[in-house]
Amino acid sequence: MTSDDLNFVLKARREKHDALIARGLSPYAYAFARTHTAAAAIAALGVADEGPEVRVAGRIVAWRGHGKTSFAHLADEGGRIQLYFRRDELGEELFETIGLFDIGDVIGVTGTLFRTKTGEATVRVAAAEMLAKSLRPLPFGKEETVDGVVVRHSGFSDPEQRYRQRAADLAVHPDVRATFVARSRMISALRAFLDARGFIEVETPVLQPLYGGAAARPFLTHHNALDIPLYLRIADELYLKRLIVGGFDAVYEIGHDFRNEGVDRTHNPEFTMLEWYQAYADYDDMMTLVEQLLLAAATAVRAHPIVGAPVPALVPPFPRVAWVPALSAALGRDALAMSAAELRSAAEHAGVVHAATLSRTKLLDELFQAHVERTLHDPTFVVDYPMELSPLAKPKRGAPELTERFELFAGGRELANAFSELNDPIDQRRRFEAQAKQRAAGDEEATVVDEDYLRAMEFGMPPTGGVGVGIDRLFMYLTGISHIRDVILFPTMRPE
RNA sequence: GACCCGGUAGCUCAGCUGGUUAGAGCAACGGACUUUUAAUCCGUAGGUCCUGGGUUCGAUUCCCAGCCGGGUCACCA
Repeated sequence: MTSDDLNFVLKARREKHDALIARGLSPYAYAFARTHTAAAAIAALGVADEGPEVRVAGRIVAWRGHGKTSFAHLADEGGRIQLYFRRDELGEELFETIGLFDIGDVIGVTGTLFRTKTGEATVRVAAAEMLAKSLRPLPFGKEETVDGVVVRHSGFSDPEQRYRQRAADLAVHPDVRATFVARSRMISALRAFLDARGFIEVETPVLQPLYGGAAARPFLTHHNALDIPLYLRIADELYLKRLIVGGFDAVYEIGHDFRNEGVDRTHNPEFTMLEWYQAYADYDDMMTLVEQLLLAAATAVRAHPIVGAPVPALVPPFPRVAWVPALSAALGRDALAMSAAELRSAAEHAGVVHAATLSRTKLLDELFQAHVERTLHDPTFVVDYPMELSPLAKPKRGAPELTERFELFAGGRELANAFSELNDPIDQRRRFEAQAKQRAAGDEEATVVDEDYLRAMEFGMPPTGGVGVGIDRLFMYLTGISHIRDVILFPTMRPE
């Protein structure tokens, strides 16, 4: 941006920036040794009227000048504290310097704590220095506290600008920062939970020559030196199971998956997935583990209250609903015995779009979504999915047309997907080939035959339970936040 | 993808059935003010009315197209 483009607001700040330099002061400092955060300084005053000297730093968020004195509020990550500037305390020169301060500037101050006659803990500033001059005004609103509730006026509320300029959104909205702190604590709790049970965290490729482990359209890129296409992973699954073959008995990964699909309030093209695999365990073991993990996540979120709905009470064991009986009950007849034509007619009746073009497999899935999934509000395990929907899951003991698979639903959304992992390489090859056939028939989301994965499984893969948990959605469920963009720091946006 | 709504000052918004110079609050600038807290008071300045066409004597306003966004619904094992 050239100076010609600067409007009057930016110009005024640039002039103050230059004036600081003219006074021999740097607008951009290297460091500032704080003794207290704002919250710690307020705590240090306690109930007393006078307190110790403190050095605090942060962003000026409010300024009230009164001629030879000024009040301001300084905000840091965790709180805010009032500052009181007096000309007779600061001296002529320093008092003139603080006239060059603007709302939005990052400053550091030294002074003793006292309580004003309205009762607010305040720093009586003895020295102040500029740490970073703000050349562009942040969209601060004004705040007042009415009956203990903070009311904002003229704030920054345009959702588009808030997502596009997240730095500004975070800078002026402590509650948005608090949301992301809670998210971070939840993820830390998930790690602690798995670490405590002997899992090790691993990293597997994001760039993959074949994609698999889920049904989704991938992002495609190209490696120049190797001159090969590479896909951004849609799931971690197949690499993590290679590690089980390799002798790791319990592994997990937290990372981004990428799916080249629509953007809406529950879908972002890149999202955070937790997957874990445990040797010698089956899907029943995984259900127990998922219940415990959710409790740990809920406890962590509850410990960091944010603006949102209360964390739901989670009371294991969660109910279990069998896939086929649930769908059959909804349809009034045995779903698996129905012909494709009958399923199609039922799907059309249920309002499924493009029912005419869907495979039998897809029709079953659509009907289940339409009739069963959306009715599940409290955490519920849906168990024993049909074989044809689950190419990576072991057949169910005693019912080989089904698989030992479950999905966890809560709040009408899928939170987790898990199997007794298929470890029979001959069966796995058959399943891949069936998928390849569907793919050839036009199902873009059907998976491909992964020979390298089959080779790994042929070495011998122990029986294994595996789970994938959508982290964004889990956090949304626990906090009652309804838009995925509000739980992702930098959601995918169309460029400006 | 469908439908609905929106885009006006740095921010939040008003602007009537088309009419002369597009307004307010906050922020900014100048002034007054040594315990204020949405500080107050006086004054000043600040605009590609999203973009491009069209209708009209005249368009921020009406029409068409486009861009960007929000909401709802659908889709996304």
